[in-house]
Amino acid sequence: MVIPSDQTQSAWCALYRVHKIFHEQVEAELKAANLPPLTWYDVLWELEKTEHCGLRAYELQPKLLLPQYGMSRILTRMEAAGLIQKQECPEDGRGQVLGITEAGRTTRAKMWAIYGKLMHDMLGAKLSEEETTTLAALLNKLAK
Amino acid sequence: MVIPSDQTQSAWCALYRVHKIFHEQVEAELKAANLPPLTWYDVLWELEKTEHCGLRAYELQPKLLLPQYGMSRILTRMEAAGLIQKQECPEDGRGQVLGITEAGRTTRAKMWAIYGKLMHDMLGAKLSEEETTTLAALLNKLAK
DNA sequence: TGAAAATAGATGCAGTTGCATTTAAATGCA
DNA sequence: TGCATTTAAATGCAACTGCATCTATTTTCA
Repeated sequence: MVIPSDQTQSAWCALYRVHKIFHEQVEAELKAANLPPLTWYDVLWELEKTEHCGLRAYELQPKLLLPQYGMSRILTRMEAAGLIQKQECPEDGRGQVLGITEAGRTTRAKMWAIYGKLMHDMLGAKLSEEETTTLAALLNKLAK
Repeated sequence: MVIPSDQTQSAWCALYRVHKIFHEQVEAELKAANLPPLTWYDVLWELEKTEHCGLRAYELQPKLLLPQYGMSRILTRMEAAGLIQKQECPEDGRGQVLGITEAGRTTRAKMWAIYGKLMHDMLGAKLSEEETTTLAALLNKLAK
Protein backbone atom coordinates (compact mmCIF):
# COMPACT_ATOMS: atom_id res chain seq x y z
CA MET A 1 0.00 0.00 0.00
CA VAL A 2 1.54 3.24 -1.19
CA ILE A 3 1.15 6.16 1.12
CA PRO A 4 1.99 9.56 -0.25
CA SER A 5 4.27 11.63 1.95
CA ASP A 6 2.93 14.48 4.02
CA GLN A 7 4.36 17.05 1.62
CA THR A 8 2.72 15.25 -1.26
CA GLN A 9 -0.63 15.24 0.44
CA SER A 10 -0.22 18.86 1.41
CA ALA A 11 0.67 19.91 -2.13
CA TRP A 12 -2.20 17.89 -3.57
CA CYS A 13 -4.76 19.40 -1.24
CA ALA A 14 -3.44 22.89 -1.81
CA LEU A 15 -3.66 22.35 -5.55
CA TYR A 16 -7.29 21.33 -5.27
CA ARG A 17 -8.16 24.15 -2.93
CA VAL A 18 -6.46 26.86 -4.95
CA HIS A 19 -8.01 25.65 -8.16
CA LYS A 20 -11.45 25.64 -6.63
CA ILE A 21 -11.10 29.10 -5.13
CA PHE A 22 -9.77 30.52 -8.38
CA HIS A 23 -12.33 28.83 -10.52
CA GLU A 24 -15.33 29.79 -8.48
CA GLN A 25 -14.20 33.37 -8.20
CA VAL A 26 -13.74 33.68 -11.94
CA GLU A 27 -17.06 32.05 -12.73
CA ALA A 28 -18.83 34.22 -10.21
CA GLU A 29 -17.43 37.45 -11.62
CA LEU A 30 -18.10 36.44 -15.20
CA LYS A 31 -21.67 35.56 -14.32
CA ALA A 32 -22.11 38.80 -12.42
CA ALA A 33 -21.03 40.63 -15.58
CA ASN A 34 -23.50 38.62 -17.66
CA LEU A 35 -20.72 36.85 -19.49
CA PRO A 36 -20.44 33.18 -20.42
CA PRO A 37 -18.48 30.59 -18.44
CA LEU A 38 -14.73 30.18 -18.61
CA THR A 39 -14.76 27.22 -20.98
CA TRP A 40 -16.21 29.44 -23.64
CA TYR A 41 -13.27 31.76 -23.22
CA ASP A 42 -10.85 29.03 -24.17
CA VAL A 43 -12.83 28.20 -27.27
CA LEU A 44 -12.99 31.83 -28.33
CA TRP A 45 -9.31 32.31 -27.68
CA GLU A 46 -8.27 29.29 -29.69
CA LEU A 47 -10.43 30.40 -32.56
CA GLU A 48 -9.09 33.92 -32.44
CA LYS A 49 -5.51 32.64 -32.46
CA THR A 50 -6.02 30.42 -35.48
CA GLU A 51 -8.46 32.56 -37.37
CA HIS A 52 -6.60 32.35 -40.65
CA CYS A 53 -6.43 28.58 -40.95
CA GLY A 54 -9.85 27.54 -39.66
CA LEU A 55 -10.11 25.06 -36.84
CA ARG A 56 -12.05 21.81 -36.72
CA ALA A 57 -13.96 20.65 -33.64
CA TYR A 58 -11.84 17.55 -33.23
CA GLU A 59 -8.70 19.69 -33.23
CA LEU A 60 -10.06 21.98 -30.56
CA GLN A 61 -11.11 19.17 -28.30
CA PRO A 62 -7.73 17.86 -27.14
CA LYS A 63 -6.46 21.40 -26.61
CA LEU A 64 -9.22 22.05 -24.11
CA LEU A 65 -9.19 18.55 -22.62
CA LEU A 66 -12.90 18.19 -23.25
CA PRO A 67 -14.79 15.03 -24.13
CA GLN A 68 -16.19 14.82 -27.63
CA TYR A 69 -19.80 15.28 -26.62
CA GLY A 70 -18.86 18.17 -24.35
CA MET A 71 -17.17 19.95 -27.21
CA SER A 72 -20.11 19.28 -29.48
CA ARG A 73 -22.58 20.78 -27.05
CA ILE A 74 -20.53 23.83 -26.22
CA LEU A 75 -20.16 24.61 -29.90
CA THR A 76 -23.90 24.25 -30.41
CA ARG A 77 -24.60 26.70 -27.59
CA MET A 78 -21.92 29.12 -28.69
CA GLU A 79 -23.24 29.15 -32.20
CA ALA A 80 -26.76 29.74 -30.88
CA ALA A 81 -25.34 32.64 -28.88
CA GLY A 82 -23.82 34.03 -32.04
CA LEU A 83 -20.23 33.89 -30.81
CA ILE A 84 -18.94 31.39 -33.32
CA GLN A 85 -20.04 30.03 -36.64
CA LYS A 86 -19.81 26.57 -38.12
CA GLN A 87 -19.23 26.40 -41.85
CA GLU A 88 -19.52 23.29 -43.94
CA CYS A 89 -16.18 21.70 -44.51
CA PRO A 90 -15.33 21.28 -48.17
CA GLU A 91 -12.82 18.45 -47.65
CA ASP A 92 -14.90 16.50 -45.15
CA GLY A 93 -18.67 16.20 -45.40
CA ARG A 94 -18.93 14.94 -41.83
CA GLY A 95 -17.30 17.93 -40.27
CA GLN A 96 -17.33 21.66 -40.02
CA VAL A 97 -14.87 24.49 -39.88
CA LEU A 98 -15.18 26.77 -36.88
CA GLY A 99 -14.83 30.51 -36.95
CA ILE A 100 -15.20 33.29 -34.41
CA THR A 101 -17.70 36.05 -35.10
CA GLU A 102 -17.40 39.75 -34.43
CA ALA A 103 -19.61 39.29 -31.37
CA GLY A 104 -17.31 36.48 -30.30
CA ARG A 105 -14.29 38.73 -30.45
CA THR A 106 -16.06 41.40 -28.44
CA THR A 107 -17.19 38.92 -25.83
CA ARG A 108 -13.75 37.43 -25.50
CA ALA A 109 -12.29 40.87 -24.90
CA LYS A 110 -14.87 41.62 -22.21
CA MET A 111 -14.16 38.29 -20.58
CA TRP A 112 -10.45 38.88 -20.62
CA ALA A 113 -10.88 42.19 -18.82
CA ILE A 114 -12.30 40.24 -15.90
CA TYR A 115 -10.36 37.02 -16.28
CA GLY A 116 -6.97 38.68 -16.73
CA LYS A 117 -7.52 40.96 -13.79
CA LEU A 118 -8.38 38.04 -11.52
CA MET A 119 -5.42 36.08 -12.80
CA HIS A 120 -3.23 38.94 -11.75
CA ASP A 121 -4.93 39.68 -8.45
CA MET A 122 -5.22 36.10 -7.29
CA LEU A 123 -1.93 34.76 -8.60
CA GLY A 124 0.49 37.31 -10.06
CA ALA A 125 0.14 39.81 -7.25
CA LYS A 126 0.62 37.23 -4.54
CA LEU A 127 3.96 35.85 -5.69
CA SER A 128 7.25 37.37 -6.76
CA GLU A 129 8.30 36.94 -10.36
CA GLU A 130 10.72 34.27 -9.37
CA GLU A 131 8.16 32.40 -7.31
CA THR A 132 5.70 32.51 -10.17
CA THR A 133 8.28 31.10 -12.54
CA THR A 134 9.10 28.35 -10.08
CA LEU A 135 5.43 27.51 -9.63
CA ALA A 136 4.86 27.30 -13.35
CA ALA A 137 7.91 25.08 -13.77
CA LEU A 138 6.86 22.71 -11.01
CA LEU A 139 3.32 22.46 -12.30
CA ASN A 140 4.55 21.84 -15.82
CA LYS A 141 6.60 18.95 -14.54
CA LEU A 142 3.34 17.42 -13.33
CA ALA A 143 1.39 17.98 -16.50
CA LYS A 144 3.06 15.21 -18.45
CA MET B 1 -6.40 47.27 -18.20
CA VAL B 2 -4.36 44.85 -16.12
CA ILE B 3 -2.48 42.26 -18.09
CA PRO B 4 -1.02 39.38 -16.13
CA SER B 5 2.61 38.65 -16.92
CA ASP B 6 3.61 35.72 -19.08
CA GLN B 7 4.77 33.75 -16.04
CA THR B 8 1.48 34.43 -14.34
CA GLN B 9 -0.48 33.21 -17.33
CA SER B 10 1.75 30.21 -17.65
CA ALA B 11 1.37 29.28 -13.99
CA TRP B 12 -2.38 29.78 -14.14
CA CYS B 13 -2.82 27.58 -17.17
CA ALA B 14 -0.56 24.90 -15.74
CA LEU B 15 -2.59 24.93 -12.54
CA TYR B 16 -5.80 24.39 -14.46
CA ARG B 17 -4.32 21.72 -16.65
CA VAL B 18 -2.72 19.76 -13.84
CA HIS B 19 -5.84 19.92 -11.75
CA LYS B 20 -7.96 18.66 -14.61
CA ILE B 21 -5.60 15.82 -15.46
CA PHE B 22 -5.35 14.76 -11.83
CA HIS B 23 -9.03 15.01 -11.17
CA GLU B 24 -10.16 13.11 -14.21
CA GLN B 25 -7.65 10.38 -13.64
CA VAL B 26 -8.77 9.90 -10.06
CA GLU B 27 -12.46 9.94 -10.93
CA ALA B 28 -11.89 7.49 -13.75
CA GLU B 29 -10.04 5.00 -11.57
CA LEU B 30 -12.55 5.28 -8.75
CA LYS B 31 -15.39 4.70 -11.15
CA ALA B 32 -13.58 1.77 -12.75
CA ALA B 33 -13.33 0.23 -9.28
CA ASN B 34 -17.02 0.84 -8.66
CA LEU B 35 -16.32 3.39 -6.01
CA PRO B 36 -18.00 6.74 -5.38
CA PRO B 37 -16.65 10.10 -6.56
CA LEU B 38 -13.88 11.98 -4.83
CA THR B 39 -16.14 14.41 -3.00
CA TRP B 40 -17.54 11.53 -1.03
CA TYR B 41 -14.03 10.68 0.07
CA ASP B 42 -13.61 14.05 1.72
CA VAL B 43 -16.89 13.67 3.57
CA LEU B 44 -15.97 10.21 4.79
CA TRP B 45 -12.53 11.34 5.84
CA GLU B 46 -13.81 14.31 7.81
CA LEU B 47 -16.33 12.12 9.55
CA GLU B 48 -13.75 9.50 10.34
CA LYS B 49 -11.40 12.11 11.80
CA THR B 50 -14.03 13.59 14.09
CA GLU B 51 -15.90 10.46 14.92
CA HIS B 52 -15.90 11.09 18.65
CA CYS B 53 -17.45 14.54 18.63
CA GLY B 54 -20.06 14.20 15.90
CA LEU B 55 -20.09 16.62 13.02
CA ARG B 56 -22.94 18.77 11.79
CA ALA B 57 -23.62 19.38 8.09
CA TYR B 58 -22.99 23.11 8.38
CA GLU B 59 -19.60 22.45 9.93
CA LEU B 60 -18.61 20.11 7.14
CA GLN B 61 -19.67 22.44 4.40
CA PRO B 62 -16.99 25.16 4.67
CA LYS B 63 -14.28 22.52 5.09
CA LEU B 64 -15.15 21.08 1.72
CA LEU B 65 -15.93 24.40 0.07
CA LEU B 66 -19.32 23.13 -1.00
CA PRO B 67 -22.53 25.13 -1.32
CA GLN B 68 -25.23 24.37 1.20
CA TYR B 69 -27.52 22.58 -1.22
CA GLY B 70 -24.61 20.60 -2.58
CA MET B 71 -23.73 19.37 0.87
CA SER B 72 -27.35 18.53 1.58
CA ARG B 73 -27.70 16.43 -1.52
CA ILE B 74 -24.42 14.59 -1.11
CA LEU B 75 -25.38 13.65 2.42
CA THR B 76 -28.76 12.39 1.23
CA ARG B 77 -27.10 10.18 -1.36
CA MET B 78 -24.42 8.97 0.98
CA GLU B 79 -26.99 8.03 3.58
CA ALA B 80 -28.99 6.19 0.94
CA ALA B 81 -25.80 4.36 0.01
CA GLY B 82 -25.36 3.40 3.65
CA LEU B 83 -22.01 5.12 4.08
CA ILE B 84 -23.09 7.66 6.65
CA GLN B 85 -25.95 8.09 9.02
CA LYS B 86 -27.84 11.16 10.12
CA GLN B 87 -29.03 11.17 13.71
CA GLU B 88 -31.45 13.65 15.18
CA CYS B 89 -29.65 16.38 16.99
CA PRO B 90 -30.70 16.73 20.62
CA GLU B 91 -29.63 20.37 20.97
CA ASP B 92 -31.03 21.57 17.66
CA GLY B 93 -34.29 20.32 16.23
CA ARG B 94 -33.48 21.70 12.79
CA GLY B 95 -30.30 19.79 12.37
CA GLN B 96 -28.67 16.44 12.46
CA VAL B 97 -25.48 14.88 13.65
CA LEU B 98 -23.50 13.00 11.05
CA GLY B 99 -21.71 9.74 11.59
CA ILE B 100 -19.75 7.35 9.42
CA THR B 101 -20.94 3.75 9.22
CA GLU B 102 -18.88 0.58 9.09
CA ALA B 103 -19.53 0.42 5.35
CA GLY B 104 -18.39 4.02 5.12
CA ARG B 105 -15.10 3.20 6.77
CA THR B 106 -14.55 0.26 4.45
CA THR B 107 -15.35 2.32 1.40
CA ARG B 108 -13.06 5.12 2.46
CA ALA B 109 -10.21 2.66 2.87
CA LYS B 110 -10.82 1.20 -0.58
CA MET B 111 -10.94 4.67 -2.06
CA TRP B 112 -7.72 5.65 -0.36
CA ALA B 113 -5.93 2.68 -1.83
CA ILE B 114 -6.61 4.15 -5.26
CA TYR B 115 -6.54 7.83 -4.40
CA GLY B 116 -3.34 7.66 -2.36
CA LYS B 117 -1.57 5.69 -5.02
CA LEU B 118 -2.48 8.20 -7.70
CA MET B 119 -1.47 11.07 -5.45
CA HIS B 120 1.93 9.47 -5.18
CA ASP B 121 2.28 8.45 -8.81
CA MET B 122 1.06 11.68 -10.32
CA LEU B 123 2.60 14.11 -7.86
CA GLY B 124 4.95 12.66 -5.25
CA ALA B 125 6.93 10.53 -7.67
CA LYS B 126 7.42 13.33 -10.17
CA LEU B 127 9.05 15.84 -7.83
CA SER B 128 11.85 15.71 -5.30
CA GLU B 129 10.95 16.18 -1.65
CA GLU B 130 12.23 19.69 -1.77
CA GLU B 131 10.29 20.53 -4.89
CA THR B 132 7.13 19.13 -3.38
CA THR B 133 7.59 21.23 -0.27
CA THR B 134 8.18 24.31 -2.40
CA LEU B 135 5.10 23.61 -4.47
CA ALA B 136 2.94 23.20 -1.39
CA ALA B 137 4.29 26.42 0.07
CA LEU B 138 3.67 28.41 -3.08
CA LEU B 139 0.16 27.06 -3.47
CA ASN B 140 -0.63 27.77 0.14
CA LYS B 141 0.39 31.37 -0.41
CA LEU B 142 -2.34 31.54 -3.03
CA ALA B 143 -5.04 29.92 -0.98
CA LYS B 144 -5.68 32.91 1.22
C1' DT C 1 -43.21 36.89 26.34
C1' DG C 2 -43.75 37.03 21.54
C1' DA C 3 -42.99 38.83 16.95
C1' DA C 4 -39.13 39.54 13.68
C1' DA C 5 -34.79 37.93 12.16
C1' DA C 6 -31.49 34.40 11.54
C1' DT C 7 -30.05 29.64 10.86
C1' DA C 8 -30.23 24.44 9.37
C1' DG C 9 -31.46 21.91 5.95
C1' DA C 10 -34.42 20.31 1.82
C1' DT C 11 -36.28 20.81 -2.78
C1' DG C 12 -38.48 22.30 -7.58
C1' DC C 13 -36.84 23.75 -11.75
C1' DA C 14 -33.94 24.61 -15.51
C1' DG C 15 -29.54 23.95 -17.35
C1' DT C 16 -25.38 20.88 -17.69
C1' DT C 17 -22.75 16.63 -17.70
C1' DG C 18 -21.41 11.59 -18.44
C1' DC C 19 -22.36 7.61 -20.89
C1' DA C 20 -23.80 4.99 -24.56
C1' DT C 21 -25.51 5.01 -28.90
C1' DT C 22 -26.63 6.84 -33.45
C1' DT C 23 -26.00 9.07 -37.97
C1' DA C 24 -23.41 10.05 -41.72
C1' DA C 25 -19.31 10.49 -44.25
C1' DA C 26 -14.49 8.82 -45.20
C1' DT C 27 -11.06 5.28 -45.41
C1' DG C 28 -9.06 0.65 -45.93
C1' DC C 29 -8.60 -3.27 -48.31
C1' DA C 30 -10.05 -8.08 -50.31
C1' DT D 1 -15.53 -1.69 -56.92
C1' DG D 2 -17.98 -2.87 -52.67
C1' DC D 3 -18.25 -4.12 -48.00
C1' DA D 4 -16.22 -3.58 -43.26
C1' DT D 5 -13.92 -0.35 -40.38
C1' DT D 6 -12.88 4.05 -38.69
C1' DT D 7 -13.81 8.85 -37.82
C1' DA D 8 -16.68 13.43 -37.04
C1' DA D 9 -20.24 14.99 -34.76
C1' DA D 10 -24.96 14.80 -32.53
C1' DT D 11 -28.26 13.11 -29.17
C1' DG D 12 -31.50 10.39 -25.67
C1' DC D 13 -31.36 9.43 -21.06
C1' DA D 14 -30.24 9.55 -16.29
C1' DA D 15 -27.61 11.79 -12.88
C1' DC D 16 -25.84 16.11 -11.12
C1' DT D 17 -25.50 21.27 -10.39
C1' DG D 18 -26.81 26.22 -9.56
C1' DC D 19 -30.28 29.12 -8.14
C1' DA D 20 -34.07 30.49 -5.69
C1' DT D 21 -37.23 29.36 -2.50
C1' DC D 22 -39.40 26.88 1.25
C1' DT D 23 -40.04 24.64 5.88
C1' DA D 24 -38.94 24.23 10.42
C1' DT D 25 -36.58 25.46 14.17
C1' DT D 26 -33.80 28.66 17.12
C1' DT D 27 -32.22 33.21 18.47
C1' DT D 28 -32.74 38.00 19.42
C1' DC D 29 -34.48 41.79 21.68
C1' DA D 30 -38.34 45.44 22.24
